[in-house]
Amino acid sequence: MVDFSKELNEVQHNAVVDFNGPSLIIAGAGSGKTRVLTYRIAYLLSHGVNPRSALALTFTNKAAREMKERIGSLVGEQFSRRLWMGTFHSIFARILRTEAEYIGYKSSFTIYDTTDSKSVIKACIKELNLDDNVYKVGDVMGRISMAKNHLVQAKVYQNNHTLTAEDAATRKPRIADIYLLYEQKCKLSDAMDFDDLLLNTNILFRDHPEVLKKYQNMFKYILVDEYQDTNRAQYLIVKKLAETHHNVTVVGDDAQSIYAFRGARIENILNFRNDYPEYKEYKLEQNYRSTQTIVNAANSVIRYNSRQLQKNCFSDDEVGDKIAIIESYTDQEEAFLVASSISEAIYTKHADYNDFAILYRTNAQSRAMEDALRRKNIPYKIYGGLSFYQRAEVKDIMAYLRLSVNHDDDEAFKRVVNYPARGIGSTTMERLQYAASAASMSLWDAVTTLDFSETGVKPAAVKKLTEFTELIMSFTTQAFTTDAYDFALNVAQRSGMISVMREDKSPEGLGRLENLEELLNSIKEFSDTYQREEDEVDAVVSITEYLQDVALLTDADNEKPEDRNKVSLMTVHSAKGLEFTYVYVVGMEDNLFPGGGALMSPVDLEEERRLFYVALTRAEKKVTLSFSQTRYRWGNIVSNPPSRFLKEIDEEYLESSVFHRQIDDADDEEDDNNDDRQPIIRKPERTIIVRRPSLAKPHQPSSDFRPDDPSEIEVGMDIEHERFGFGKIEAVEGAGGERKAVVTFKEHGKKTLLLKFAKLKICR
DNA sequence: TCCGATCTATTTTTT
DNA sequence: ATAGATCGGA
Repeated sequence: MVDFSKELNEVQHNAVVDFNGPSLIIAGAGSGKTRVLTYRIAYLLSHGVNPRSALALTFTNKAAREMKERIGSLVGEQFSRRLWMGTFHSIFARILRTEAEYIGYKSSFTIYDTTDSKSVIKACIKELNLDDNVYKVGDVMGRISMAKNHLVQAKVYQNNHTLTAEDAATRKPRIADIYLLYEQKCKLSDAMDFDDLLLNTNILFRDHPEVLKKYQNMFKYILVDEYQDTNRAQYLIVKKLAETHHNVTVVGDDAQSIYAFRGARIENILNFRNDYPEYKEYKLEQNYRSTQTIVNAANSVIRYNSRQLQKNCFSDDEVGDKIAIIESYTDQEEAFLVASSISEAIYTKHADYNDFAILYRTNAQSRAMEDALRRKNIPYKIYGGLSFYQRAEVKDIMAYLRLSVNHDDDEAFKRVVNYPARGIGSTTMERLQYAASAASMSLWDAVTTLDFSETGVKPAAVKKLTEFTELIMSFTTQAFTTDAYDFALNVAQRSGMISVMREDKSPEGLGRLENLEELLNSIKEFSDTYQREEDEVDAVVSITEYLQDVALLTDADNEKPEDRNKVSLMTVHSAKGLEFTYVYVVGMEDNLFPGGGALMSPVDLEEERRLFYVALTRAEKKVTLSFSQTRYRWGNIVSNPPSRFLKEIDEEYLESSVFHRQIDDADDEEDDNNDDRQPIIRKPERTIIVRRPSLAKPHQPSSDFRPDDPSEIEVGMDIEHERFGFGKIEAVEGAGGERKAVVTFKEHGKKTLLLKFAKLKICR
C-alpha cells in the first residue's frame, strides 16, 4: 500500500483522500495537479473501487498514457490497465463503437480527420453550386463545428432563426443547406468527424435512456482533467454521466483556458458550483515548479484579466533569475541570439539540451529558429506543424486501409481510386459522384450496383472502376483475419503504391518512402503491443483495431527515443502541461503575440493573455522573452511594436537594463533625459509594412543561352543559370541522378543545385 | 488523361 | 514562402 500522505501537502492530501461527492480542484500552474489526480485515482483503487467503474478524461492521449503509467506504478498495472482513461474523443469513440447500432452506425465507422471533413464540405459547396469564394471551407466548418458543439443538428439549424439570421448577416444564407448535405454525406459514408464523436454520444444518451443508465451505473467515479478546456458537448456528457453518483471531480485552472477559439467554455469551471451546490473545493496554490520571480511575474500579468477564480499562487522556491528580454532587428537575428543564449547557458550552467524549450505563437515561426539552431549545431525537435499522419503518402496508404474496412468511406475512395494512376480521371469521377449523389449512395455502392448505361460513365471507365473495387474487395476478404502489419504491407504492395514510390528517386521521394516505412513500422509495433495485452496468444490483431486507434492520435503520441536530449520547439498551445528548466518565448510583438485578431476584442485579448501566462509558467528556472523589430511574413517584411504583454510584467521581475535600452530605442529618441521608471513601450498602432527590397532583378539570359551537358560541369567553372545569372562552381558531389553542384552566384549567393534539373551554361 | 506551369490564398492556436 | 488549385498543352 502506498503512503499517500508522503509527498503531498495538506491541500493536496485532502484533495486525494476525500473522494466522495463532487469536487472542484483549482490547480494553479505547477501546483502538482497531475500528482493529485493520479494519487486520487490510485487512492480510489486501493480502497476497493473497481477500476472499470472509474472514468478519467484527459485532454491529450499523452496525458492519459503518462497518468496510467504512474497509477500503474503506484497500485499495480493489473488495476490501472482496466481504468477507463483517455481523451474525451477516444473514450466516447469506444463507447460509440459498442453502441453504434442504437444510432444507426456500424461499429466499424470511420473517423474523419480535419482534412477529410474539409474535403467533404468542399464537395458539398460544389454540389450546391455555391461560390467557394463566399463560402470559405474553413468558415463553414467552423460554423458547423460550433453548431455540433451545441448539439444543434442540421435540421434544427435550418429551423433556428437566430442561427440562420446570423448566416444571412454574413451573407452566407445557405450554410444550413451545406450542413445538411454534409451531415448526409458523412452518414452515408458511415463516418464521424471529431465533433460527431461528442455530438453522437450526447444523442445516444438522450435518445436511449437505457444506454445512458448503463453507463451512469457503471461509472461510479468520474474525473476530468483540464476542465477549463471542455466545450459544451463535453460538459453535457459529463453532467449526464455523473447524475446518478454525483462523484465527479474536475481539475483545472481557469487562468490556463486557451482553447475558447475551438469552443472551450471557461464558464464550465466557473459555474461548477452551480451545477453541484454540495461541491467541495480545493485550491492548489503553491507552485512547485518555478522560481518566485517567474510565479510572481506570471501573476502580475494575469491580474489584467477580469474574469477569474480568486486564487493566490505563490512559490517557496528560490527567488531566481529575473526575466531576460532579447531585442533584435530581424527575426533571423532573434533566432541567432536565442540560439547563442542557449549555447551559452549549456556551457555555463551545465544544462542539457532537453532543459530548453523555444515557444512561439504560430508554427510558421519555427523556421527561423530551426535555421539558427542547425547552424549552431544544436539538436532540436519540433512538435506540431504538419503532422506525420497528414503527409500525403501516409494518408494514401491509410485510405486504402480504411476503404478495405469500410467501403462507404468516400473520402478514402476518392483519394486512392486513381493512385497509383489507373486511368480514372476527373471526368469519370465527376459523373460517378453525380450519379452516387442522385441515388443517395456511397461511391462504392454506385460502382457496384448502379447501371451506368444511362449515367454517361464510359464503359472503359466502368471497367477500370470495377477492377478497382475488385482489388479493394480482395483486400477486404483478408482485412479481419490477417495480422494488421501483414495486411498493411500486403496492401501497400498489391495496390502498387510501393512500386510507384520506388520509381521516384528524388530526395523527397525517398523521404516519402521512409514515411511509408515508418507507418508500417508503427503498425507492427501496435500489433505487437496489442498482442501482448491480449491474453489469448493466437488472437489476431487486425487492421480494424489499428484504424480505430490511430484516427485519434497525433504525432505527439509517438515520441522517438533519439529525440530525448534535444531542444524543444513548439507553439505555446502545445506546451500546455509541459515544463522546462529554461523557456524562451519568441516573437513577443503585438499582432503576433497577442495575435492580430485579438487586439480589437477584449475577450480574445484575455485568452491571449492566458496563453502568455501558460508560456511563462512552463519555466522552472528562467524565462527569456524576445522580440524583433522586423520580421518576414508572407514574403514581406513587417514591423510590429513590442508586445503589450511585456509592459504588463511587473518591472521588478525584469532584467531592467535590457528592457530600458529597448524603451529608449522604441521612443524615437523623443526624451533622452527621461529618468522615469515607467516602462512604457510606445505603440505605433498600425502595422508598418515595409516593401520587400527588390533584391534580385530577374536575370536576362544571354541571347545565346543554351544549357550544356551537366556531366561536363566541374569544380571551378564559371557558369550561367537561366534565372540566377552568373556564378562559380564551388563543389560537385554525388553521382548520376543525385549529382549536385554548390554554386556561388553573383546576385543570389550560394545555392545547391541538382544537376539533373539545373540548366547551366558553361562560360568558356 | 496526365503533367507542368502559373496563379492564389494563406497564418492562429488542435483533440 | 509555400502549398494547393486551376488551367492549358501534350
